[in-house]
Amino acid sequence: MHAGRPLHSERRGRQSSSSGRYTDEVPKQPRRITLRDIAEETGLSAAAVSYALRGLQVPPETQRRVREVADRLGYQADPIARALASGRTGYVGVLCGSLADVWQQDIAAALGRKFLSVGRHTLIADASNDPELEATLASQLADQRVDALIVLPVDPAAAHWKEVARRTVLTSIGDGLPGAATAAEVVFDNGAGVTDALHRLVDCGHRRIAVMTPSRPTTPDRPAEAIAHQVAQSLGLDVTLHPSPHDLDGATAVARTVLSSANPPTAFLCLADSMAYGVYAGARELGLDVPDDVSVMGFDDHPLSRLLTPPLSSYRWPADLLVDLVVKRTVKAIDEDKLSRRKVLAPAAKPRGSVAPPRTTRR
Amino acid sequence: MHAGRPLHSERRGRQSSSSGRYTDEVPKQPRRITLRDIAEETGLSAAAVSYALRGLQVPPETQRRVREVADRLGYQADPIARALASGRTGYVGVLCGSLADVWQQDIAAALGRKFLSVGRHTLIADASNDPELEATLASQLADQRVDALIVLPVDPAAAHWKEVARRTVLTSIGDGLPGAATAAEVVFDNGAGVTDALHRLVDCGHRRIAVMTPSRPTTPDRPAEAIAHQVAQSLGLDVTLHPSPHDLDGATAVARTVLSSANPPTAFLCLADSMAYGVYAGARELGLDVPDDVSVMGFDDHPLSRLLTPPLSSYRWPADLLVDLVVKRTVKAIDEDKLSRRKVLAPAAKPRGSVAPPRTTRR
DNA sequence: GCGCATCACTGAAGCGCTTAACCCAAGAGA
DNA sequence: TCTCTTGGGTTAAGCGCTTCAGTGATGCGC
Repeated sequence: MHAGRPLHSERRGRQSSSSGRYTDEVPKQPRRITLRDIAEETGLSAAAVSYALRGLQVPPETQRRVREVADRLGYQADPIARALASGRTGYVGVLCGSLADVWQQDIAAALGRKFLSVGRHTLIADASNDPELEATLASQLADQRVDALIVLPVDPAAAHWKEVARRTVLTSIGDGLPGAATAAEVVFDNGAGVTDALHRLVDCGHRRIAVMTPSRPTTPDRPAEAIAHQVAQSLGLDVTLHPSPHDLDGATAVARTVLSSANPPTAFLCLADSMAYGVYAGARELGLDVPDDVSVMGFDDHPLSRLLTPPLSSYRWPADLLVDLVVKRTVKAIDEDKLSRRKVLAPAAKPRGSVAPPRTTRR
Repeated sequence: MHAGRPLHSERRGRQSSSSGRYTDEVPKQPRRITLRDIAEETGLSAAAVSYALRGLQVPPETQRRVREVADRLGYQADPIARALASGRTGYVGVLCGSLADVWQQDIAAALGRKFLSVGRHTLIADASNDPELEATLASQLADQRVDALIVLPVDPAAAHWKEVARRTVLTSIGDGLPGAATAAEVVFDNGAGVTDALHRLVDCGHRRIAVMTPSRPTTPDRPAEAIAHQVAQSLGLDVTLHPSPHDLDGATAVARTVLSSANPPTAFLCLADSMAYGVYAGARELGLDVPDDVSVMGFDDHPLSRLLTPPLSSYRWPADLLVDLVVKRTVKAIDEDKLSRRKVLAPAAKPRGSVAPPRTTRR
């Protein structure tokens, strides 16, 4: 490459006008405008241009001149080269526990929009509820040199988070990552939600309650599950935990199984609305009525949940606030190297028609 | 930088053992393993290692040796440096017309998974149904040096696609991009769907039909809308077009307005299920029954659509096939520079309970 | 036994940018 | 008047990889 086309010397030859090029080949890619082009045009050095464009080393007049030329030439800094030189890519990874979850889809989309508005692109990955895939993806994203990684963890207790936090700015949503040096954590007070939900169900007369959770049996120490157990104990309830995927078919299958078991629960508490949808579908398949035969409560309060018949009782997190906080704190960690304190969001109950007293005739 | 720390010469000094470093500062980032490290370890040149790791210039034994050392050292090629050197980033952009659309969310997620399985990361962007934002994002993604851009266009007729296609491999989903040299197009036969839908509604007795479309008034020449007009003409129908956002609140507002107009339609044909959800909500607000007071048909057949009461009539596209095709053809275009022919997908009607004859009492 | 093609690999240039270090002229302070 | 700054630059190194153009050793045909 160092002979065939004497790149620099050639370019040096004045303007970017179609000078002494092997002209008859049409350049499909119009050749990128580089710093050097602007440097030539303005008579400055490339470094000066680089500084000027970034507003450093502020000689206002020169800055204006450079910017003007840059605009005229349609200059766009090459993010790749910039990343290599500066060590920051401008990318933020978003690792979702399960993108089959409508709520996580919304959050991912909102994060994407918000980060874009501060000049950063997002790389979205989906762990599909699989802790191992999650580990792989996390390390893969870190290898991609993302400036930060936002994670909605499948397994918050996993060992690798510590390592990931060492490699990049790490922010968690939903659950905290104990032991890892996270830059920010915006976590849900799932405990409060679960407690409230179980009490409501109990007050309504339910005793046998199925809890659908995204967790694998290997992570029984997640806050939500642990608290479900505690509350169940203290109230003397018959609570069973059922790991479930977030997609409709998967959740429906779980619900179907649970509902057709020997002594089925009279109520479902789903740790994600997506799973509750599965309960609706499963119940319908079996000819059971919601809420008369089976009550359902969800978590996340996705907009579509209130569209169902009956509208789904759920718990809403302030999604806008959440996204705002996450982006703001993450950016702060990237730019100023400042970590933030953990922020806990409280759930707002949205009781709706999907909960009713259990039919006494049924058992 | 060229004085303080004589990078190369220092590294050259044998092993990567903690040689003569300013030791007492703990290296938080454990220093990346580079090609050079492997080169030293194996006694080869960096170039040789580069070739070996990529399976080029195949001396099987050396290759094994190199790979072994690489594994042991936990080498991971720096994608940024690779991108800068080779000119391909390994990123694929996905530009969605509107991520408020549940179906597009699913497609985006599926594309992400699929591309990941072939070693490429996706940058997802959301045009929020805004043609101008779409143009901005398209060019921004191209600037990011994505190897390819997958687009679910808001405005397929926009002029900038031609330019974008010149800059990167461009694939479109849904609508084709007339005039642009796309690498692949997987388009929907919306015409067939719309025609079929209108006929069904007519057969059912409907004459005043509202069509909800994602388009802005500025793009009246989209296939679907054009055909809606044609069919309406030929059947002598009273068809009105209503641009609508995909999010529930936005679509609900549109539906509410339409439904409370002087001479409301008896049926809605929505070019996306997400919009149909809005009709359900709007109708409910006004105390109207679906389907007795107003019939609704959707497009895309999102899984949740069959969960509604009544289940939404819709048209399904083979999403898996779609994603497969798009990824396969895009990768082919990137790697082998081969363009593919346009592929047209036919819709499969999924008639369900949301369509019924108009109530004759109402007018 | 000699020329020639392979093989296996090396050296160096280059991707387009950032950044540390240096440098010169002009204004300020003494 | 002379030194000290400071503003406004410049130079060059370097990011970690790819890739082109060699280059000695082999292997081979005849």
